[in-house]
Parts: sequence; structure tokens; C-alpha cells
Amino acid sequence: MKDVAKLAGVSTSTVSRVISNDSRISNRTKKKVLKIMEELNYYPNTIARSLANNKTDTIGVIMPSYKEDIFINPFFQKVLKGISLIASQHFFDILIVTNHKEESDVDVLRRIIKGKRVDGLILTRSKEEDEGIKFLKENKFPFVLIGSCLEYDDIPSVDNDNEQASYDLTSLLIKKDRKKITFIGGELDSVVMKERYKGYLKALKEHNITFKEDYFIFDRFLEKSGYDLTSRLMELHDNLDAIIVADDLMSLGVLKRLKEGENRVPEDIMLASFNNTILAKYANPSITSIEINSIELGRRACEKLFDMFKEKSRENKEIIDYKIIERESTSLKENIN
Amino acid sequence: MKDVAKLAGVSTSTVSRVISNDSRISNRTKKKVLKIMEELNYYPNTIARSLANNKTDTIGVIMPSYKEDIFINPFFQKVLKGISLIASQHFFDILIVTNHKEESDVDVLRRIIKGKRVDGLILTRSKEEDEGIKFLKENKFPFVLIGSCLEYDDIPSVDNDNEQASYDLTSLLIKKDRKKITFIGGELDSVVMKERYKGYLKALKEHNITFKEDYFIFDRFLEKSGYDLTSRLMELHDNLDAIIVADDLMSLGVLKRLKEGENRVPEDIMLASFNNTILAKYANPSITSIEINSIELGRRACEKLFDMFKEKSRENKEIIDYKIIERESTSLKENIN
DNA sequence: CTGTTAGCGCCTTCAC
DNA sequence: GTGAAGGCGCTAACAG
Repeated sequence: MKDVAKLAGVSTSTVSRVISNDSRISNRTKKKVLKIMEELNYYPNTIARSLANNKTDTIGVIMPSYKEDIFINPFFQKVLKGISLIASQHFFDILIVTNHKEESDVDVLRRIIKGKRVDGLILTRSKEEDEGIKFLKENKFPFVLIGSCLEYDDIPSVDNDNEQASYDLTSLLIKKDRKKITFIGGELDSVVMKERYKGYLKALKEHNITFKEDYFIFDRFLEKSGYDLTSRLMELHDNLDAIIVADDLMSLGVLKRLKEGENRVPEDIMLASFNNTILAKYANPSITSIEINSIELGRRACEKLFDMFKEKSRENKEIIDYKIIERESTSLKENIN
Repeated sequence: MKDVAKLAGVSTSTVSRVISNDSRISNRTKKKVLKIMEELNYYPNTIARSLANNKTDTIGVIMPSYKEDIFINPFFQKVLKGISLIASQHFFDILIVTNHKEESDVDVLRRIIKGKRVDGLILTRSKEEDEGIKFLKENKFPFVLIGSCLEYDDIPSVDNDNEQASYDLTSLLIKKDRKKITFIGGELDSVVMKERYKGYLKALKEHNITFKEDYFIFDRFLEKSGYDLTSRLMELHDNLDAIIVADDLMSLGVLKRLKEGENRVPEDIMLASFNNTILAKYANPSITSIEINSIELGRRACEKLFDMFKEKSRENKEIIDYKIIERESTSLKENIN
């Protein structure tokens, strides 16, 4: 910058003003400076700007700490896409934040926000007792949660109505005359699981369908967990007729196990799932799934964050529509094959 | 930091030394300072450190400029996972870099490297004439390419032997007695497509299988393109017996179209694809695909970059193994269904 | 409209 | 071992 200033015969402040497109600058000097910048192939040091402005033009995305798995679930990719779309419109970049070795969730946040690395954060999903969220609130750092938080009701977040979605999905199976409806879930400390469980129970109850403790089992949001839990379910019960699965990726594991056990889907056992990733669409049979609009979740979360920057407040909790996408796994008649 | 220094009764230099774990510092003061830092809930400003050190502890990942699509292909997610694994081991974070509005590929790079936002870059895939790579070379900025570059042979990169893989895949179909083997590709300006095309041609030639100009068609790496191109192929030829597809995601489109046209896979038409994402595994029929070890690609690319930081040089071009995963789409006998 | 000055928060000489 | 001073590259406040 100094060089530019020297060559252009102006001060560094002037150059700085040109860079930030300050209004009160003569068109002539502006052009001159711009030209020199071009010639010198100069581009301002973002880091230095950040330090001076206390602003980074970067938003951070925190992946869940069970990141090994999550990085492979298309859901996160979609969310990221939504975020990226909006961020780039605002000329922001995205910092993917993951736990460094042995770092706790709160450590990560401390590192990022005290280190002033980003202007705001987007969290994907949350646990029931989320220390991280508490930490962010205490530090008054701008963030948006994709998902919900049970402890605080007033945090900016974007979510589906997971309970209702789960209720609908369960009701669908009930309508199809299924009597032994089980539920295979992922990490139970996640809020999303809690809510889906509630919706499931509610639907059973309202329709007077039996619920047994061991109809609901859970492990992790992994394909393998789906497989293993299905094995367990089949040991415990020999006459199930429906399984709801908390995630498409898990569903694939479930499906695999069912096929091995020679259970026909949907004839013997119907299957319904969440997230409607491409996996559900192309599975065989294709899997009925809840479209939660992941891209939209990411998008709105990001927009909300920018609104917060501008202190243009929005409702704190935003609900994104979901939709049941019915497919072969719950359709007896139009079974194409 | 000033506060810490004051409270601890030392100078800021001392605090700074404690932070960077300087050797020549007495254990006593070190402990004292550490304690105060804890009490004050102090954490150093990363940005300021970056400015002073000219080092960001961040690596940038450049997504291909056709990013809209790419963000949805599991391949990139896997690569990202590999990168993330290594980066976090080194206490680095990842900056996802995308084109801001109307920014050219080179603009992005200029912004990032002149802006000193990252210590190094990883590029995913490249075009035949890649201005970006030229720019990075000219500026002597550390980067690793996942993929290959035709113009320069001496750039650090990690790739599969795509030509050989394509050759093998084609040969497999030839061995299965297929005579009219077509190829559906993605963006032709990408190096990976060029190489796969070469391998395909080579195999045909060596086995004296006819090649017709319109056996090879291409558009974009999208599901929809797969679908559309298959339609085209079917209009042009009514007796194909095999299709090679450049990517699993595209394959799904191909498969969809084939089913609609009542073509049996693999009996009438065999299908083979690249990238072996989870999509291929769970498609119906499951699709034979080349496992390119995407996670490993990301991982090694990242390791290579860190090696470059340490000036510990490695071979410039690293080749990652691939493997053909045979599945139903090319297996007549063991057709499970 | 433009230049001067004083930081942003940290690190690195160079003394002691 | 530790402190003082100057600098990383840019911006903001105050002059003029």
C-alpha cells in the first residue's frame, strides 16, 4: 500500500479510502490510484483490514462434534450449499470449524470467537444441554442455530417442526394399517431426536396403537447403526410391520439388513425416513422420507445471520416447511419394481 | 493481553512468549501468566497474530467454479472430509472459498492469496487450460491440486490414474462381451474427463471394438445431464449394450432413463461408473464403479501441503490407487434382485 | 477532498 | 529471563 501511495503521489489514507470506496474522494485521484494498484498488482491485506476494522467478512460453520460421520451425510452438504449461496452473495467466505485434537466443543468456540476469526457462526444441530450455545450467549456472539435448543427459547434459529413431521410420518403408517411401528433413531442427546420421538409417541397414542419400550431404539446417525439396530429389532420382535428411521443414511443400513432377513419392503415391513437426501430417492425400494429442505435451512440461517449483523431483527425462531415424499417403501399398490 | 500483563505484573512480551511457548521463560512466571489468562478468560486474537506472523493456520479449499452442482456431489464431501481430518490434526482450520458475485476464478485466487487469508490452497479438479494454476505458480503460492494439470507437469498434485482406470473399466465391459460401448461424460474441459476419454478409446482400439463419434457424448456432471444424454443416446442408437458414465451422480440419471425406456440393466445394457460414492452402492441395480479413494485424495493432498510448508519435498505428483468395485450393473450371473 | 497521527493486538529484535 | 520499542498493513479521527 505504501508503494501505491508513493507512486500515486498520495498518502496511504487516500489509498485506503479508494479501497473502501469512500464517497468524498475526487474521481481523478481515485482513477489514478486504481490504475497504480492495477499496475503494481496490488491487493489489500485482508488480515490487516480485519485487525483494523474488527471485521473478517467470514462466517464460521460449526459441524457437530461427531464429525467423522456427519461429514458423509448429504444433509450437511446441502446445508453448506445453502449457506454458501447466501454468503457469497454478501462477499463473505466460510470457515469450516472442526475440533482440533482433544478440543472440547466449547474450546473450539472460544478459539474462534475470542480469536476474532469470524463475524458470526452457524451451528448445525444441537444437543439437549448444549454448553456451546450457553457459551455463545454469554459472550453475546452472533450466531444462528440450525435446529432447536431446549434450554433457551430465545435464540436465533432455523428449524423444521420435527415433532409434527414425525407425527405425520407415523400417522401415515398408521393409516396404512400398520400396527407394530418401531423407531430407529440416532444420537438421543440431540434435540432433533427428542422431538421426533415425541411426535412418534403422540401419533401412536392418539390412534391407540401399542407402544413398547423396545420399539424405540437408537444409536448413532450412521449407516452401520441402522443395520445393527435392525438386527436387534428383529431379534426382539418377529412381527414388525413398520420402521421409522431418523435419517436416510441409517435407512440404507436398515434396508440392507431387511433384505438379508428376507423381509419384503413394503409388503412385510414399511419403511419411512427423514431428510430426503438423494439416497432415499434412489434406494431400492425408494424410501418415503421427510423433505426438510436442507438447502433452505442453510440459506435462511445465513440470511438470518446477516440480518443480525445489520441489527435488522427477525423472528427469533424460524420454521421451515417440510413435506412427506411418499415412495415405494410405504406404497403397496403402486409397487413398480 | 495488556490486562493480563498488568495483572501478572509482567510485560506484554512475556505474555506473548508464554502464548507461543517460548523456551527461555521461567516456569514460575509462565504458570502465573497462564493462571491469569485463565481467570480473565483471555484468548489471543488470531487475526493480530496472523498479521504479525504472516501466518494464518488456515488452508483454503477452492471448489470448482461450477460450484452449484458440485456442492451436491458426494465426491467433494469425501475429499473435504479427508482434508479436514489432516488439517485438524495440525490445528488448522479450513476456509471454503467460492466465487463471489461475478468474480472470475483468478479474481478469487488473487483475493485470497494477496489478502493473505490462508497459508496454502487445495484445488479440486482442474480445467485443461487453467488460468488459476498459472496464477498460483507465478505468485509462488503453496498449493496442491487434486487432479492433474496438462500444461505443467511439475505442480504438486494428487490424483488417480484416470486413464488407466477408464481403460480397465472399458476392458471389463469388453470382456463381458459388450460390443457397443458408449461413454457419457461431464464437462469436457476438465482434465479428468480428457483422461477418462483417452483410456476408453485406448481400450476400444486395443480390442478392435468399433468406436463411433456419437458413442461419446458429454454435458455436465449432473444427474440431469445423465438423464438427458441417455435420451439422446437412445435416439441415436437402438442397440447399445453398455454405457460408461463419468460419475455416479450422473449414473443415477442414466439409470432412471434406462428404466423408463424399459431397458434391463445389466441384461440389455450394462452400466459402469466412476467415484464409487454411496449412491452407486445403493442404486438399483447397484452400480459397478471405480473407487477412487476420495477421502484419501483429500488426505494426501492436505499432507502434501503441510510437507510443502516444512519444505520437506515429496514427489510432485502422487498417484492414489483405484479399484473397480463390481456390482449388479455389470454382473449377469449373480443378479440377485 | 486529502494528509497526519495514532492505534488495532500481537510478535520480534535488541538491550539489560 | 525479561522489558522496551518498533513494526505487521490497514483504518479512523482529526486537521486542514
